[in-house]
Amino acid sequence: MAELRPLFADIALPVPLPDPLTYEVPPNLAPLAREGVRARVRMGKRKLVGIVVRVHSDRPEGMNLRPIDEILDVEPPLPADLLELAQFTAGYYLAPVGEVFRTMLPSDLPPWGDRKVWLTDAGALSPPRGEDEAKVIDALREVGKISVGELQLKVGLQDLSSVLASLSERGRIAGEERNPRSARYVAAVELAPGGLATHLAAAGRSAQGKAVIELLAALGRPATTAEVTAAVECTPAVVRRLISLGILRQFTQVERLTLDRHRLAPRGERQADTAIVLRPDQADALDRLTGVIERREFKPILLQGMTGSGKTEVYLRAAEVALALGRATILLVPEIALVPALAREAERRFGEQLAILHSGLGTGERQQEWERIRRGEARVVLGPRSALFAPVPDLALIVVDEEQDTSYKQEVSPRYHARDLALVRARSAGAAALLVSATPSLESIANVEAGRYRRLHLPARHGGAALPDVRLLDLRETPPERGRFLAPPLVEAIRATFARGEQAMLFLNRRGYAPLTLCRACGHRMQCPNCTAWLVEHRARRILQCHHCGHTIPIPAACPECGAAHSLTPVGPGVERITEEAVALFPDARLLVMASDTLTGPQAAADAAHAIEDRRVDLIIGTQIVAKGWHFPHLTLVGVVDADLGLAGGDLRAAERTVQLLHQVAGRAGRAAAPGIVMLQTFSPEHKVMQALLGGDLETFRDNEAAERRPGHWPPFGRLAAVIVSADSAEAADIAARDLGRAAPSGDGIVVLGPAPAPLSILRGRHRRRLLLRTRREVAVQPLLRALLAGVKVARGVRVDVDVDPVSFL
DNA sequence: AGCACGCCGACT
DNA sequence: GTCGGCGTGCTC
Repeated sequence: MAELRPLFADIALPVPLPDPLTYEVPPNLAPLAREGVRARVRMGKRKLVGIVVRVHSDRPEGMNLRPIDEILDVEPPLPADLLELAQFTAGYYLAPVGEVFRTMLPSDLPPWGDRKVWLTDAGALSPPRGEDEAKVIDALREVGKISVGELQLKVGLQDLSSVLASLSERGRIAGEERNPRSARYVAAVELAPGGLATHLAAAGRSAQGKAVIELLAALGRPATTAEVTAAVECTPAVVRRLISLGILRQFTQVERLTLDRHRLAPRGERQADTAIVLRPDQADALDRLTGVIERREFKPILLQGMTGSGKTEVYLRAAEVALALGRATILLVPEIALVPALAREAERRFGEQLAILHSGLGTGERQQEWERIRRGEARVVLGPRSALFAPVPDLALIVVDEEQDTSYKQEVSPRYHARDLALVRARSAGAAALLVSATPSLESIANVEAGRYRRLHLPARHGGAALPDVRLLDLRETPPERGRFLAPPLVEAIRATFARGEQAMLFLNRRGYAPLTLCRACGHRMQCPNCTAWLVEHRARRILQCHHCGHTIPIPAACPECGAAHSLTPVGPGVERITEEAVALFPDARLLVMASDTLTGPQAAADAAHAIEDRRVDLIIGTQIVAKGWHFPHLTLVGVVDADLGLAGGDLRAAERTVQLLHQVAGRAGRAAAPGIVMLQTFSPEHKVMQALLGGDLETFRDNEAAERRPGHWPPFGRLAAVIVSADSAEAADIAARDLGRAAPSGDGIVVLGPAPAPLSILRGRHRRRLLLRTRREVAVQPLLRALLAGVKVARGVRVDVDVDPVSFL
């Protein structure tokens, strides 16, 4: 029975406060106070809706607590594993819980309505089933309309929501949501009081009318007009006539009153794919996955196999297995641009059960998809990292495709890593976690070796196609012509490829025309006024632009420093400049540029992919985006314009990332019968990265990388956390950074690096300093960071950001 | 993030 | 005199 001790609730509110606020739970609301329910509270002068994250009885000291005004749910609207994930995320990444919820939810709270229910006058046909229903009906008769929360208080039932669901299903009660945005009204019809024989007689000679009456009598519940006309195969006119004859009555009900977790959506065309026969290794991988799903076993699996080895087929089949069990799958891809490629295939298999979440959706659409997911209607969710937070009710499987991709790390608060959180969610949901990659991260390999993950290999390449033949082009030996960037052997290879009627691709991970604009007269470099960065020329748009803050100026006619006219020269290539060169070299070739600024939105990406597949393109010129997940069956030559590019700057993972990226790019070539050639232009062919790519021995490369990182406890053998200080002035940044540095933790297994100016020492006009905390794996960094932040008071206008498990070191 | 308070300048 | 600029500080 009810506890007599005072009760408090910590509530996450949609404000950027670091912690939830504590409210008092009035005794009458105590039975409803559960983790995960929404609560209406006052904060300052505002009224807000928040989510209860903890219920307890330890009164915070020296604090005048305010009471919760109302609790809006009987059952938490978010699945339990997601609530747990929100709290974990906030704690692990030191982000405000409210902010985490904001990231998770499709819009500000409350995105779903505050339900009120009442009795319909249609109830006479369906007597209450059992005491609980009778209790609810009596209560409703007494009060008329009432919120679900208040109703719970009145009737005090353990399982109110299932009672409501059953009554709603039979049309005894109706409901509406106070928030019109998510209200879902459905026009329904039911038989008027009176015997079946009377109705049939009243229907006259209408055979279809009689069929409708018989259907509704058999159903024993109201139905929508659409449902009726579909079942009887008649037009709405038949239903309308029955209404006008008084045989049917029409009323409005809310489509679904409560979360209905077990309803399968039978709509939509689904075709299970039995045409493709799995190879033995694929079948084995699928078997093991199926076992893990069925046993609800938490054991992350790394699915490793080279490009074209059929990894996608395995995980799509695994999602089918989950679906057959009535359970859900989340498929994560690193980039929105990759969604359409997979969506086409996923739609074919999962039909209406597929939901796609991406930032291109409007707020309305987004909210609708989200609702569909929450109600268990869409059980396969596809999207980028934020799709990890899809509110699926019974999660069976999370797939993280291209798990090594750094796009899974969010670079603004909450700075979470979707791959890492996928494991956390899988554990609390009892779901299988599947990390998929041709070039796994060192982190995942280390986890396999430590026995934390299981590894499944797909050694074969589909259709037996050979791996591409990788060649290094030493730019010192065979330099391009002056002012050009493609070395003669590469140009020749492209010609030869065209001559065979095949496609070629040039890869350069740099947008725009030229990364630097230099004055030949005085040596002045065009720099961003807000950032420590050069302005990148975008010739087609006649601008210079900063890729960090977006600052844009027209290309000046004269040097702004010395005033010399026509002295500004572009230095270095971007894809635009490579395109110019390609047009000059291959005037008859049909070119397609793929970069994040030419492929705006998933539709453009899909169109581009089609054009390539249909051989309407001869030469693809692209940035990063071409490396990922595409299927280009006629592509046989890949030229990497600047293989050394990613190695400059040299952070911890520069070599690893470059190998992964270039290996991926290489994997685009030669998927079908024709073998592929990959040419890497480099100034340092002896570099370990080039040698690894040349020999194709990534395993040895990874072993060497690991050997370098292990002794110093660098990730994955230790932990990193970055503390980033930013301020309006260099002085303020220096002072704060120095104070933080002095207060930084010390101890066994803890190393503090810095403070030092960040590589991007000025960003958007703010001066930045970085501290790096490196600890042994067994050290929990969060308490250290919390203590550090609490111990140092920084001046106004100074921001301190924390990045746990940083991926970017800028 | 709101939203107030507060302390200064330009108006009826 | 007061209307309103946005700097500063707090919200259980």
